[in-house]
Amino acid sequence: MKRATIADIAQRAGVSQGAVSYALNGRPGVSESTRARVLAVANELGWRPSAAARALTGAHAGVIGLVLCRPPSILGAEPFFMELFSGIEAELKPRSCALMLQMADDQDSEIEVYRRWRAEGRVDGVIVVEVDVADRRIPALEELGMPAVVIGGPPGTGSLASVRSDESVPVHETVEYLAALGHRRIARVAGLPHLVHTAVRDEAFAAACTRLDLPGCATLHTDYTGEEGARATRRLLSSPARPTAIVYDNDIMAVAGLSVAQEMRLRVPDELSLVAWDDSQLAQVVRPALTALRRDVPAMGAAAARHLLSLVHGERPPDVETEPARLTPRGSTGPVSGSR
Amino acid sequence: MKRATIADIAQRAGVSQGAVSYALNGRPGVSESTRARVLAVANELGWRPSAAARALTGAHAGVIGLVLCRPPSILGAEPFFMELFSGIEAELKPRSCALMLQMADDQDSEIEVYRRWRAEGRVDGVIVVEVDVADRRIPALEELGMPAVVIGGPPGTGSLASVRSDESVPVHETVEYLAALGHRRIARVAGLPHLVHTAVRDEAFAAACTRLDLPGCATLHTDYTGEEGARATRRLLSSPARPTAIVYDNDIMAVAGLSVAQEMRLRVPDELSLVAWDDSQLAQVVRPALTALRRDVPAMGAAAARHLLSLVHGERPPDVETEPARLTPRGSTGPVSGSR
DNA sequence: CTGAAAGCGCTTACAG
DNA sequence: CTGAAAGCGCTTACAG
Repeated sequence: MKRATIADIAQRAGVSQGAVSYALNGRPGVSESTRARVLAVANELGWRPSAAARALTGAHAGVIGLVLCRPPSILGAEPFFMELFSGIEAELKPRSCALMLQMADDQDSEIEVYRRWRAEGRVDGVIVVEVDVADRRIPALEELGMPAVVIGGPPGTGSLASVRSDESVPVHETVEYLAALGHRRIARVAGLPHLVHTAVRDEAFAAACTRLDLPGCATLHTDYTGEEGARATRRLLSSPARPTAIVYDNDIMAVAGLSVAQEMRLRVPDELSLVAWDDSQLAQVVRPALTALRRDVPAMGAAAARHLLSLVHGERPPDVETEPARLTPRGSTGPVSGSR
Repeated sequence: MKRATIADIAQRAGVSQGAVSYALNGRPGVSESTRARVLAVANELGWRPSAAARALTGAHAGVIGLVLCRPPSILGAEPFFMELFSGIEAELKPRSCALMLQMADDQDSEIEVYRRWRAEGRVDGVIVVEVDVADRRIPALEELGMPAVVIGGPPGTGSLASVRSDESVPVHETVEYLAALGHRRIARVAGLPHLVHTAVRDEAFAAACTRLDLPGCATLHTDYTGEEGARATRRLLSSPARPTAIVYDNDIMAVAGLSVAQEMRLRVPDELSLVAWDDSQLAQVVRPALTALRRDVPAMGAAAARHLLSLVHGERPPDVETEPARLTPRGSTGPVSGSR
């Protein structure tokens, strides 16, 4: 069965195509009785606007894009992205807007995707994740004039809109909490060093340690895999003045750290306290359950989507700041024991 | 700067629009010299076909859709979906086809999404995941005449194309392996009972246990969360004739099971062997590392995308069967110890 | 081999 | 308040 078009409706309702268009779009220019009739016919015919025709007449595509630029094994290991999608989706769906997803191998191919999307008119705007300290995507998007909102930053977001949460507050909160438990040597197993949020956390961590006069605070960088998390943990725990607490930049590394501690026969939390950034099922399911820095990731996605939609409609709302991550203590952290 | 159109190219190259279209699409009807000139101009102008215009002229939308219908917390906990995306993407990208993603709360709203996509001409076809034993989506898609390939099944896929891997082979392989290690009481902590692949595994598990004359084989169903995985494990391990081996339907439940074993002071693998379905970073990072049933999920995604693209282009290739999951033994399984 | 024209389904001034 | 027409950027027969 052929799709119903506006022409079918016009014929059936006995009015012109133009009138149908006005009626369907809630514009003035048709009488209420005509509008009602048109709507009834459209409904009866199961009419839906052709996305292509709408887009072609200069209206919006009704699609926003998101490019992911990390190896799939890492994307899959972190619940972050899926939760972000769900938040974005929740905002898009009631406006019958769709999410277009693409994967890229590096920044250049990601930029290429943006160019293509722009030129083909495929998306109305994009949400950018994982800002780099020297991010080439930002100037590229500025040049393209593509509506975009960046999750994370500033710094590093240039003139683009951003949705972010303060990453330094939770770092200070965590270090203070651990210091209050008596920890003096706290280490951080961080993510990729070239990401802005890693840099922000690194800096906050160093500042907090200095402020609280904790000298032996080390930061080790990894690629977010459990494997590197384990290796970093092993290295830290093998050092002469080993830390009594470790803060991880994701949950899988924290679980890897927990396993290493067991391997090395260190009791958690008696001999070693562990904190994971971003809470998850995983953090809660291991024993002891992991003290975690909990964020409302879907809310971040929703805020980004809402913001982007405003941009697309010509508004320029102020940048959004979401709630900072909140420390959620569980069994993996405790006071420093006398041992050692 | 305005986007270049075919008219711009025609003018600049001094030929008609039609000629430009033929040249650009590699159709006969233009001389080689004209074609070369047109391509050069198009390239110079940075021309890209308007997705909307193409779609409107009856060509394909160049988009395939995928609807996810599970709570985001569960989607995020399993690497499966992200790995599937990456496989799909890898296949789509070279054909400049895009992936449209949508989340739905239940089957009815998922069907509604398909209807809308169809009516709006947004996608050329869809990939369907997680087939239910009484799946309303299948007849709905059949009725819509929408090109679709189902991942999983048959049974349950109706007249739709499918990409599947034999789920019973790995079940038998696992049970045989455990039996060879001396296990007589093997339990299974399964996923949602209404999913076809759960049913297939259930049946294969029961058959394998019967075949090998293992009487005490129980299957407990869960919602795939770590929490329910833990609860099921606790229940199994508290029963008078507790199992000496448990097979889990995902990695997060297996990790939860491992934690419960620790909680209950059962040594793994000496007193309890654990197997996880679907290998992952997580399975490898815990201690002992989990024996896992490993599948090439990106390959499944790629196969599904390739198959769907053929369908969209009017072919009707035979259903694809991917490699069955392969048992990958690690530290979490071992011979039954004398104790108990 | 090439040019002129119609058409895809919609929107939007422009007359009546 | 309504109808007839042009146009969005392409593709595709149809004449030359």
